Amino acid sequence: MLTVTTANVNGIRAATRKGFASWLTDTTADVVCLQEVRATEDQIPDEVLAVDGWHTLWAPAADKGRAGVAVLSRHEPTRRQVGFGSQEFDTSGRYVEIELPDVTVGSLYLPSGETGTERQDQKERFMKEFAAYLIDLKHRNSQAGREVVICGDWNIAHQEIDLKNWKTNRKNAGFLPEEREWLTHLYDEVGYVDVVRRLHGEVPGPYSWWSYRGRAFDNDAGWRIDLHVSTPGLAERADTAVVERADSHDLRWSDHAPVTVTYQH
Amino acid sequence: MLTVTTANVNGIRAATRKGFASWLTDTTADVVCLQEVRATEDQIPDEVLAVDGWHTLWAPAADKGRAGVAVLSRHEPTRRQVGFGSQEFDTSGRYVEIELPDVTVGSLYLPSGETGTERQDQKERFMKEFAAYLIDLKHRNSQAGREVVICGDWNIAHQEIDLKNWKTNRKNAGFLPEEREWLTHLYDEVGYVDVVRRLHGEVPGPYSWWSYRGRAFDNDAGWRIDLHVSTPGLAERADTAVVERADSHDLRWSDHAPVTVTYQH
DNA sequence: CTTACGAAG
DNA sequence: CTTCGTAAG
Repeated sequence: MLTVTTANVNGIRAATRKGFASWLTDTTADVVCLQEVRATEDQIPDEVLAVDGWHTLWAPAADKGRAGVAVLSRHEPTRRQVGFGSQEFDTSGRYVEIELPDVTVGSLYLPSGETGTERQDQKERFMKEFAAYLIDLKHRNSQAGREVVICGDWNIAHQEIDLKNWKTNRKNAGFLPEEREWLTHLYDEVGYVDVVRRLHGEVPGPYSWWSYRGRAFDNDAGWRIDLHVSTPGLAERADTAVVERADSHDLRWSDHAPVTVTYQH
Repeated sequence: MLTVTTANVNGIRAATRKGFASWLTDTTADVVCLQEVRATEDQIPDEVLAVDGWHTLWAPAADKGRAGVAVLSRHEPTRRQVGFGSQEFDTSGRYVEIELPDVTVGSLYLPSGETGTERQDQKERFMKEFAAYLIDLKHRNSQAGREVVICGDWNIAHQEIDLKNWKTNRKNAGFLPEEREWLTHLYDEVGYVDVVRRLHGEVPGPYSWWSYRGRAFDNDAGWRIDLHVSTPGLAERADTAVVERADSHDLRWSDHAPVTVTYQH
């Protein structure tokens, strides 16, 4: 059995001030993928940098205070990788990967983009390069008889059921037709599986991100953009998915909620 | 009787979040001089921008988020003035002045400086120009039979009794020999009076500013830099000076404390 | 609305 | 240590 959690912490220093460290102490997950760490190792609070019982791999962005991903694992990884072989993105704190004995786990923070800007162009360049990487990754692991799961903040809601206000967001970054089609391609043609959607059924939610603006959280005006994207063999083993929507504002340490999946065997 | 308070609010927006508005509601002062407002009128919370029963004069800096002074008066001023006729400093949010029937009140935020830098040069240029203004102001008002008081954050501690750690600050901006001599000149030669010092006696304090760094407030490692500098006739009428050191951290809305003087007649 | 950086105090 | 502006989300 393997339990994997993905959580965009939106600044691990702010999150730690608000209770992230005790969440980490309490979790029963075997692997935790983090995004938007927004700190270098020397800036990360000790209680989470060298957290007892975990092997950690941190990949900060070259650009201070931005992005940054990590993977924490109770078992020692057999391989560690920062980036995915991209000239442009490997120092941008957007991807790390570890190998465990029978599964490869990636932590992804896809650029959020902003419709009609240079940042949206960058997001699309990332999507193109990363899709090629995912195709190769699947082939390599398939030949080795291994499974793969890429967890993280994909910054794309796939279907109308993946965000509360889909009608008003059709022209906004995160729900653009080309972004949605990119995920469709990954699922239907490359053969990856959106694990939480499969477990939850084709009904709205479960959302994992609520903007800090307005009353998005209280109105549950959320988006499901924190995904577990796995190879079919691993997806078959998934039996539970939980989104830790902390209903008490006191328990919230990020604008995203942790998304946890348990894989049997 | 005239009660005048001077208070460096260190950002009126932050101060308002921390209780400045109720301090203003509760004060019995007739005139309140503010410094480091750090906001334009459209950014100032309504509850203090158009506070009931006060005539207000705001002078923001051209440079957003910096400096900014104001005078609030229960009586309608007979004249309002922004700046002191300085090409360099009149749009820097460092001086405003109002005339009441028998007294002129200025609110001053003197540049803080930083030893050995361009900002210290700027402070000294300000001091030079402002001293010339104060000499002229005194003459003009004296001829008109009027009194003058310039309240504000002068950013200079005059004597050793005006700051806790005078020994270690002899080479730091705010306690440099040339700055101290400038005040001495204003008092001994131009003829202005340091009202609070006169009332308090030649004993340490009362401090009105404690750095947010370290434990300055808890250790009372303060500076007396928020002054009432008046003409001798008005100084004669001063009978009480109070520094509102809010001992409960919950009541503190600035790193400076309000300094209030009551003038009789 | 919130994060982090940087300049200023 | 805190303010604010700024960029980013």
